[in-house]
Amino acid sequence: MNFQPEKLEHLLIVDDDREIRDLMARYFKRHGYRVTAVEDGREMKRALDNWSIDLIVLDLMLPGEDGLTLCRDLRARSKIPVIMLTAMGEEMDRIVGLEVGADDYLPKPCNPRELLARIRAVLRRTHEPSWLSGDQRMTVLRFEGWELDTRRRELKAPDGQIMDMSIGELELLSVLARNAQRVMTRDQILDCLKGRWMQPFERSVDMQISRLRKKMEPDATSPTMIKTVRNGGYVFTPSVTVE
Amino acid sequence: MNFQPEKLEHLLIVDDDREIRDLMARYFKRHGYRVTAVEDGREMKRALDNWSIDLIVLDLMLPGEDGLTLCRDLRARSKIPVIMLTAMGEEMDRIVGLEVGADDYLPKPCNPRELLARIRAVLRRTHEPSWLSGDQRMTVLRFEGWELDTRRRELKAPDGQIMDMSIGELELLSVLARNAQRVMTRDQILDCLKGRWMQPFERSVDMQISRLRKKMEPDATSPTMIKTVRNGGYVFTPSVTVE
DNA sequence: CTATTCTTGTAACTCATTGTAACACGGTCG
DNA sequence: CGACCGTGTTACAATGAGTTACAAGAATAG
Repeated sequence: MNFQPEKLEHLLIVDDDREIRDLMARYFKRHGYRVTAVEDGREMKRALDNWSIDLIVLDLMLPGEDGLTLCRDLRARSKIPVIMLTAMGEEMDRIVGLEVGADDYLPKPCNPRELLARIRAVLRRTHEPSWLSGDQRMTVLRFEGWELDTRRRELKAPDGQIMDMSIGELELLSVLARNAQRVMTRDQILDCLKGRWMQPFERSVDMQISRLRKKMEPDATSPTMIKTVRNGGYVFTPSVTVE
Repeated sequence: MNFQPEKLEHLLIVDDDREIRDLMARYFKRHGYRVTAVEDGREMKRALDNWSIDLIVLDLMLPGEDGLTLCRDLRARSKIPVIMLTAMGEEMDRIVGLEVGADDYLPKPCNPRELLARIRAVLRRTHEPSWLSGDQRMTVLRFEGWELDTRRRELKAPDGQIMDMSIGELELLSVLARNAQRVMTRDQILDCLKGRWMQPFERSVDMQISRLRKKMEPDATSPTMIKTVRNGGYVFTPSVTVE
């Protein structure tokens, strides 16, 4: 449900080829989008801090940090949809691209019209309130008095105490929080953590869940926030989650 | 009507080539999905009427009604995500496919692994957190002082105590409460629980009912809320039910 | 560069849930 | 009154989940 006033969707293009960048920017502007075009990962990050971006078109080959890495990092802390472009038409790259969390993939050179169609398809599915896709806001997740700062990697308890967490616990909690109220299978959880976490087999999720609960749930026998669904997976059920 | 999150995601494959169909079905089943495979549009519609489908893999070339038309019709009345497959590698077809409302497109023959990755990607962005779009009303059921929160999976007794319940008991109670004052056969109950519960044979309902009553009915010999109808099934008869 | 500590995958064990069978109870119909 | 049928209940086994323990690997300190 979207209560926002009509607004232009803001695309961020990341590509080192200036010509292509400008071409795409003009094309999408003509089709009613707000567009920002930058040339590398550093500028991308700056843009994300300054704007509320709705979708990123990301070239795989970039000077400095490469597209795959950028995409993975991005996915770790926000749900902003990403469409990857690459000159290498290898099948493996496509798969890796998708597994790293991209929402779609296109080989270069690509027809702007097709890219536009895919952008629309992705946006149609992605439309979510800005507090999810928002840059700054996504780094801090709040629920029932808890505060998870994914950038500083800190978890603050309701009593203000800052807890010591391992990367794994933190990532898992962030995935759960981002999918609150939804039953997630172990498989889905692993899927979300792919790249941020070695991906072994399903029982390690149980383990990590157990470790998380030990830190967060006062009464281990009846968890309040992280519930188990037999044969299903886990649900994160804080009373309120926002921002 | 079903408002609860599905445990297994249910894929519907529509392809006229029996071999491919079976191959895909097996592959996805192995990866934890529930799969139904049919060969044309007619069967597809029947399947949609009988099951709660989460995603459709749709071949463009079909006997009878063609994939594009089916997809457009589908999109007109539901949001079920669709991934289109086609043997013709024409670029135009890809674009048309996306414009017609498909969520993704893949040329045939396609690598099952890639298809799986795309299915996951689409499902990931399709399943929005249910508290955003979902019907808030149905999540908390109230009756005679009891409160059943299906989302948080908790049952609160009239005295305010939160009871410890297994998922099975909870699901059963939720089905009963949603059909209050109506006699439900064991068959119907099992039907409602399909997918959310192992679906064995009818006596397990009796068992679960018994376990439920033990928790909810103060006097086991004369149940107040869950009544038995001989040769009929069970009725849930709270004095007042509010959603 | 090595030692120590922290993290996390894996296995083994325990506990909880639930399907299934067996039996008990009670009403119904001949 | 007695055999039968449907339901309630007890008991048990199978499966899944929680947890403890440990070892391998990564990170950190010295």
